[in-house]
Amino acid sequence: MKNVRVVFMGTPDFAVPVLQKLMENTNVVLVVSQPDKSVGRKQILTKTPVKMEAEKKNIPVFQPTKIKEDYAPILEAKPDIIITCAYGQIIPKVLLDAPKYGCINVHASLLPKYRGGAPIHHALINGEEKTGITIMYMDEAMDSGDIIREVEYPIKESDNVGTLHDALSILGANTLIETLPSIFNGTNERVKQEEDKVTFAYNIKREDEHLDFHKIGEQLKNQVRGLNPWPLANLLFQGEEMKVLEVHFVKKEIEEVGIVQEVTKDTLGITCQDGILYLDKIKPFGKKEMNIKDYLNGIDKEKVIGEKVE
RNA sequence: CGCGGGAUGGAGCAGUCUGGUAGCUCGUCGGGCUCAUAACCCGAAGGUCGUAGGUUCAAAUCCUUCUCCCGCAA
Repeated sequence: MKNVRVVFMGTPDFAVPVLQKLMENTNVVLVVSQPDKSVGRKQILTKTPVKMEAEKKNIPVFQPTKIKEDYAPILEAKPDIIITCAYGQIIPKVLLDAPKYGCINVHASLLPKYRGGAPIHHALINGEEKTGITIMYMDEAMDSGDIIREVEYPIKESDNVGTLHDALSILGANTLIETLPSIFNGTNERVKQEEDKVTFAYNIKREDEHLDFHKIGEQLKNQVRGLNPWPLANLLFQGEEMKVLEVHFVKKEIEEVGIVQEVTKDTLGITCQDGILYLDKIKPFGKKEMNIKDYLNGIDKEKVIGEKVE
C-alpha cells in the first residue's frame, strides 16, 4: 500500500486519526481541508486540525473555498484513490471519476441511517443502542454511495458525544486501513443503500439544544449526553440561560412539569413528563462548568424551590 | 474597537450602588456524640478581595490601565 498515491480530504478532529493511519500506511501526496476560519471571541484565524496534522509531516495542504469550482490541484496530484472523512463539502463528479480506485468515505454511522454532518449527536439523542462506522464509495449526493464495509459499535450508558466521537474516530481509522487492501485488489463488497431506511442527521440547530420538560426523562437524558461536550443542552432558569452537562433521572408521579421540586445540599431536581430530572453538572451563565453541589453552595436553596424552569 | 457576564481563603457565592472590623454555604484539620456514619454538636487553620496606578484620614467598594475566564453573535 505504501506506493499508492492518496489524496485525503478532511477537516475536524474526527478525521485526524484517519489521516495519521493513512500517512503511516500509504503515500499521502496531498491533503485537502476547509479554509482556515476565524474562531472564538477574538476571531483568531485557526488552522483546521487536519491541516495541522498534515503540516507536521510536511504534506502540502489545499484549502479551496468552493471545491466545485476549484479542484485542479487535486487532479494534478494524480491520486490513485481519494479518501474523505468529514471534509464538509460535496465532491464534484469530475473528482469522483478521476482516481482508478475511486473515492472512499469514512462515515460515523451505520448507513443508511444518519446521513449528514452530525451522526454521532443524533445517534445519542435518539437513544440508539449501537452505531458504528461505514466505509463507502462516494457519489454526488450526501453520504449516499454504495457501502463497502460496516462495523458496529455498541453505545454505552456512559457514552457522550466526546467519548463516542473519540472511539468512532479510532475505529474509523482502523477499519479503513483493514479495508483498503480489498479495495486495491478488487475483492471488496459493494452494496447499495436501502433507500427506504435512510435517515438524516442534520447539523445541530440552536433550538435542538433547549431542554423541554414536557418530554420524558429518558429523552431529556439522551439529549443532554447527545450534546455534551458540544454544543451543550441548555435551559432557562431565573431568567438566565444555563448549560446542562450531566443529569440523571428518577421515574415518579409528578403534578406539574418544569418546576424545581427537590433541592437538597447536593441535588436539584426538576419535574418532567414522567419523573424528576436531577441536574448533576451545569454551567451557569457567565461561569465555568461546575458540579451541582458547588452551585447549590452559593445560592439560597429556599428561594429556588418551586421556581419555574423553561 | 461586534454585544453581554465574571475574577473575593481549597470549591461555590454575598458584600460593591450608599467607602469605615473579611461574611455565607461547603471542604479541610482537631475534638465531641454515636454500635456506627457521608448525620449531628464544638473548635481551628486558611484571603496582599485578578494586575498596575489614582482619589481619600480610610478602598473589595469610587476613577483609570492591563490580564485572564465565560456566554451570545460571526
